Amino acid sequence: MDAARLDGFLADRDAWQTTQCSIAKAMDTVGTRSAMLILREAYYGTRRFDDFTRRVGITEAVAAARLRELTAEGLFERRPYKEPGQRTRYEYVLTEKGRDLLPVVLALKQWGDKYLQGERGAPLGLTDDTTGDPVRVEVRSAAREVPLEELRVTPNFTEEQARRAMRNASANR
Amino acid sequence: MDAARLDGFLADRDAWQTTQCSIAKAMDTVGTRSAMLILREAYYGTRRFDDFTRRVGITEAVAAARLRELTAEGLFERRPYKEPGQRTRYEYVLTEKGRDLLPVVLALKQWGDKYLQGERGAPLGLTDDTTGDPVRVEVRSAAREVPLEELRVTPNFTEEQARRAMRNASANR
DNA sequence: GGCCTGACTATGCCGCGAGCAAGTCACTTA
DNA sequence: TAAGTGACTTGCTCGCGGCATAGTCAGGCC
Repeated sequence: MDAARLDGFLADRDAWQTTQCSIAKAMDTVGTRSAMLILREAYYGTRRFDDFTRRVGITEAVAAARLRELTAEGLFERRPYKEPGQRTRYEYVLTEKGRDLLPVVLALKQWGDKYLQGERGAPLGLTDDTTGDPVRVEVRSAAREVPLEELRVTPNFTEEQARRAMRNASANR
Repeated sequence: MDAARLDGFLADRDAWQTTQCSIAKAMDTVGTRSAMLILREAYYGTRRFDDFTRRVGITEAVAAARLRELTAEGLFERRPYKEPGQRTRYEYVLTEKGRDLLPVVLALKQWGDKYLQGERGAPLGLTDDTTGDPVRVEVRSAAREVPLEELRVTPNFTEEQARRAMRNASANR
């Protein structure tokens, strides 16, 4: 089987359902194109409103909405700053929560580079600035990169909780 | 600065624009909630139409549309199979292109586990089935995990190409 | 006092993702 | 031959992401 290995009662895929799936929750909070691209810009060092709109190539309305949401969610911090001879303005600075999405964004880039650029190849390369080595996003344990087939999925909940969740899910229909 | 380091002419963020951004392209192809969750199910071993709809918790219409798109994009292969006493049916099997999205999906899971589950914590854990060690998604070079601040971004195109792309982009307005 | 600029907000529109409900179609089984 | 089943399709509505255009608002500059 070309898939992960499911531990214990997880193996019976009809006996449980992920009602609290982190992937679904994550997609609900940052699953839009504009959110990902705003994060990309932030990783490149962008902090100001109109730099985001211009460099991402979205309208001001969309940038304002997205920055408001991402700030409310705690991925950005709205911080006042003042340049001499300018009035106080606000910049959007990445928090740890925002910075922690880096693997997601770079994994998307890595996949797009490989499959969606045709002959052209990746427009931008990434290297470790300290060692000069190329940088990749990897699914790995301490010792090595782990292929899908050797990935074990274990529950952090009991079979009983899973059954209860199933019943609730079907009751909600 | 709390950001990646931009190489050479990339440092002037107003002198270039990513018209071919892999992240944007990737979001355009697999940037929906349902696509990510269908991939999650595929990683858990699901292959059949109604298993996808039931386990992801989406309608048949959405499942059909998404599987059609993902198959057209080459993330799934539609393969006939026949169980004894059943007519021929089709199953959706991950291709390499589909499997290569694993880092994206697991990076989303990792982030959601950390920030969106509250007290509860991650519903599912991941381990290396061969060594038993915990599994994480990392941005890394050969020797080590690379933090954002030590990530160097280099162009795979010339400054002249960047300028031309900029002119085209502004001309299109 | 009027102009400019950066940072938004407001309004109107379109298209798509998603849900619900019902229908279709090719078989298999009783 | 009729009923059942798995795998879809069709038709509808809703809501949201995104674009475009226009307006607002605070403060510095001349």
